[in-house]
Amino acid sequence: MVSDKELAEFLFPEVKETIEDLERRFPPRKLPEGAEVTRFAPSPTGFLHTGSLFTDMIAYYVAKQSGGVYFFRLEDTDTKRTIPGAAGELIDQLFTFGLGHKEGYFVDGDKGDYGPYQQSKRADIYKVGIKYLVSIGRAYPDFCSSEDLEKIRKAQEESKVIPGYYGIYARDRNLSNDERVERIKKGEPWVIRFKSLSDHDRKMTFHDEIRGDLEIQENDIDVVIYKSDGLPTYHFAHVMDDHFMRTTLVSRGEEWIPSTPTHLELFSAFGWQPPKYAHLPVIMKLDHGNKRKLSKRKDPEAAVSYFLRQGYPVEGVKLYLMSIANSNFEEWCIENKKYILDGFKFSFDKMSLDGALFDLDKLAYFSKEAIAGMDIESFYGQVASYAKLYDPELEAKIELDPAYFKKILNIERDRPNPRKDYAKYGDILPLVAFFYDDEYARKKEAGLPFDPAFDRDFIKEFLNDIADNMAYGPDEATWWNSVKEIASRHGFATVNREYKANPSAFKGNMAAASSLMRVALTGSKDSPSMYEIISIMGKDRVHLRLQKALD
RNA sequence: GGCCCGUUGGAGAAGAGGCUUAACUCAUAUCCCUUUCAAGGAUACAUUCAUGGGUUCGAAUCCCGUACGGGUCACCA
Repeated sequence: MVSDKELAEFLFPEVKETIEDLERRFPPRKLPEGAEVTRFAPSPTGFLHTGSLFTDMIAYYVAKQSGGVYFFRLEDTDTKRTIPGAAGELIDQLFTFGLGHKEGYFVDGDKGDYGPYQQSKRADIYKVGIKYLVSIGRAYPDFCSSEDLEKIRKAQEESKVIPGYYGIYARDRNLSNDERVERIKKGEPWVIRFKSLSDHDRKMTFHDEIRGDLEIQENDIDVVIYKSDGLPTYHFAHVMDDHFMRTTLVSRGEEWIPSTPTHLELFSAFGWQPPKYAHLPVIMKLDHGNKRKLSKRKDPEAAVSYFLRQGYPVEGVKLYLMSIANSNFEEWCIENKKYILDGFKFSFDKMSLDGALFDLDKLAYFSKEAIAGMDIESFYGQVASYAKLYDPELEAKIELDPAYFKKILNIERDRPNPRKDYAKYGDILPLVAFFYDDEYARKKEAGLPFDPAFDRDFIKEFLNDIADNMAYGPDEATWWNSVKEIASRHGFATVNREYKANPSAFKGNMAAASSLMRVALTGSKDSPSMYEIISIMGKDRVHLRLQKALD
């Protein structure tokens, strides 16, 4: 008779380490009371998803706020789906969002004492756990092929019974160890399943940091914990890793709620204290009147790279995500008169339970606030690096004359209520293109939108007078007064009240007069403060544009 | 289909038996300010909290059913 212990030894003769050895190798972290150890643990199967960024941001802030640790673990046990290079990209994006880690996996090597932080490199560690579970009779080799499993599932479907590998359907659960050894010796492929002692008809409760106490049926399915490729499944890796990496709080998507009982049973089979769990709502999207998960295939905004490419400021995206996480965050921003994350106390119990609909309008709002809150140097820096990466046309304009561009960016920003017309860096160029002579020339060619109520000669005369005689400084009032004076000479009313009282006595009001100037200067009827535009463009360019507007 | 989670305006939500004629924010609309635009200021926008019943003097708030939405049932995470 082969004992469980002997079976374990037979299965994993190369494994010499024990659980106790691992406990010594990865001792509990020395952290102050209340400090949380959190982690971000993505799979390198594609680009960073907006929902993952959300989850990650919360893990990051929980650790930061509590004075704990936040680390990064690469969950690459699914070798078939792993995409080369994805991990590096993921990490780069995390860092550009200011959510970079100090401990964990890096492309050029791990940092930290609890590694390796890449699951595919932890096979030895997992085997220690698997061997232990086999040795105490809580795990066993299973010889079912995918066809066998399919047959079982079909039979279950026909008899309308819950599908899964459990109870009488767990075919190899009660094999004798002797038979197991024999079949393995014969070369039959096998996996290891966890032997669940739970009862499907019983309920268990566990506490969720967001949802409170959840009551769920126990899990009685014998899940696969060790795959035929020698790597563990998520369930097992989660338990081993978060135990030995000493994670105190696991934040993950709500899709994990149903498998939490399995994880808890695994923890208890080892006799370990499970971490706290926070199951986060998933970000949704409205599609033909139905909510659905943000999908990377259908929704561009599902990939974090979308925001980067569009030029949304990363702070704006984070602000928006935080407002979804804790809606009192907005009130906090308003109270503090600043839109920043630092200093806000995130809390799980302020979190709503169902998934928020992704709202681009609100993202734009927060992005405008984020941009308005930057000082000009960092704003300029952000725009410049955005241009470099994503917008060669913008980059060319910037390089033409960085100082000029910086002044343009700064229009009407140095004031209590700064201008907020950019939600993303991609919005900038179309709005400021007129500052550049080539773009202006293009507009001119297409025809400047002068008010047809005025004839050409009149406009020309007026503009010439303005060009030659207006004050080009030293302050806005002086300039404006001079403009008014000239306008008055040409029959415009300088006081709107007078114009309204007797419109036929005038050519128009100052709105009409300045519209002519604006069109000549910018090629468009709308623009920021004309005085600032003139100051930035400089006298020569302004003079030229006013004079040649009608040529 | 079983199980789990959820359901307050176009969106994010506050609300935890009487203080709610349902806060706040975004969006939208109108007005004000104004040399245009942006910004800013003001006002409007749920007679009602998915729905049906119940408990109660009193319910968005408690209980039950129904509907709807989402999630999950892999050698994927």
